[in-house]
Amino acid sequence: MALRAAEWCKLPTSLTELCINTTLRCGQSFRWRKSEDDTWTCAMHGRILSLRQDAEALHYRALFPEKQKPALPTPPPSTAAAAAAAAAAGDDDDTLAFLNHYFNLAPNLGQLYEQWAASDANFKRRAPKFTGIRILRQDAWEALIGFICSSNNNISRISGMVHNLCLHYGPLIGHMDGTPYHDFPTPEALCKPRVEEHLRELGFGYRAKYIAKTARIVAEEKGGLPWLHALTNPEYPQFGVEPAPAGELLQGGREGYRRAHDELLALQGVGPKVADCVCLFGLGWLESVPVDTHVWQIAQRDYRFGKGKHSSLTAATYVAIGNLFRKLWGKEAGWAHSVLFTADLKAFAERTVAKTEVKEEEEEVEIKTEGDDVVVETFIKQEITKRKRVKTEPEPDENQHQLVQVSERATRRSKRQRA
DNA sequence: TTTCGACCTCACGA
DNA sequence: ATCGTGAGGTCGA
Repeated sequence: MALRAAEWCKLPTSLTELCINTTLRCGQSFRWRKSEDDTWTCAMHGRILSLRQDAEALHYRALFPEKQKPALPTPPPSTAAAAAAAAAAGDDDDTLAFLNHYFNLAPNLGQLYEQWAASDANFKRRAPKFTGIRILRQDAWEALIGFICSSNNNISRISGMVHNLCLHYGPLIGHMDGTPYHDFPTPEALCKPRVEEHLRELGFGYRAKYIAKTARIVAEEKGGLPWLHALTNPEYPQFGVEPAPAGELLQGGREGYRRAHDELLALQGVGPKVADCVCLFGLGWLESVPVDTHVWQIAQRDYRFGKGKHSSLTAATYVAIGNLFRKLWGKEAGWAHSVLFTADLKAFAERTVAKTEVKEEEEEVEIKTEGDDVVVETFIKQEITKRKRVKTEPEPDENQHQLVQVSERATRRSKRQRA
C-alpha cells in the first residue's frame, strides 16, 4: 500500500512539559514502539505516526494511506501533483491538532507538578527525576482491552499481546520500512467466531475469554462504542468534541466518574483497578486512582497504609487510597499518582533516589480515618534514612536490548511510631 | 463485607 | 534443574 509522503514537523516543547521517552514507556499505553534511532512509531487515527524529541521540540511525521483513486477523470498531471503536495502539506492533515489532543498538551505541567509538590512532601521528593509525564488521552476501547490484558501480567508481555491483537484483528493502515502497521481492532472484529480459542493459542491465557466476552457485551448488548464514549468526561472530551462542565469533585470523585466506573464493572475481566485505568487513560476522569500492587506498595511505604483498618488491600482500602490521593492532590489526583507509579517502575530504576547514604529531612504523612473521612497529617521526619545497596545486576532495556546497570533500591524507611 | 483459591504465561531467583 | 514467585487482577464461592 502506498503512503503519501510527509515531512517532519516541529511542535516546540520542553522536556519538563512533555517527555515522550517516559510517557510512552510508563505503562499507560502499550502500542508505541521505539526504534534504534530513538523514533517512536504507532498507527492511530488513520495514519502511521512517528515521533522524535529533543530539548527544543517534539518532531512528528504522519504517513497516510493512499486514498482510493476516484472513478473520475484524472486531472492533468500538474494539478494532481499540486493536490498531493497540498494534502501532504496539511490541508486535510489534522496531525498537529491530534497530537495536542492525544498528548494532552493544554495543561501547564510545571504548574501541576508544583501544585502537587506543595501539597505532598512525598511527591516533592520523588517527582523531580520524573518530569514531563503526561496522561495520554487514549481511545477508551483500546485502553479497556489493553488493561484487561494487564491483569497478573507485566508491561512487556502486555505490549506483545496488544501487538498481536492489532496484527491479527486490527485494520492495516500501511507499511513502513517493510513493516505492517495496524490500528487497534474494533469491538466487532473481536466478536468474530473462535476469537477466544485463537487468543489462547496466541498466549493470552485466561484473558482470551475476557476479551471475547467484553467485545461481545460492548458490541451486542451495549450497542457498540457510542455506549463507551458516552462515559467520557464532558469537560475533557474526545478529539473534535466541545468541552462541557463535569460537576464538582466529591471525596469519591465526580458523579460522572463514579457512573463510568460502575458501568465498566459490568464487563468481563474488568474489576475496580481496570475500570479506573479506563476512566483515567481513556475517559478523561483524572481523579481516578487505579490501585494496583505498585500503588498499594507505595501507599504502605509512603502513606502509612497497611496497618489496622487498612492492613490489606480490600475494597474498602482501595477506596480509601483513592480518597486520600484525591484529598491530597485534587481533581488531577490520577495524574499525580501516575508520576509516583512511574517513579517506582523497575524500568526506571536507574533514576530512583541516590544509593549513597544521605542525610535528609523527610516529611511523612500520617493517615487516620475518622468515620468515613480520611484525615491527613504531615510531619517532619528528622532521622537519617538508611539506604542499603543490595545488589547490582545487569538488566536488558526492553526497547534497546542494551545492558544497563540497574540497582534496586532496597530501603525500608524506619517505621517510626508517632509519639 | 471480607477472604480465599484458581486462573494462563513467562522470566527470574533460589 | 525444578520449583516458587510475582507481574499494574478478576471471578466465584
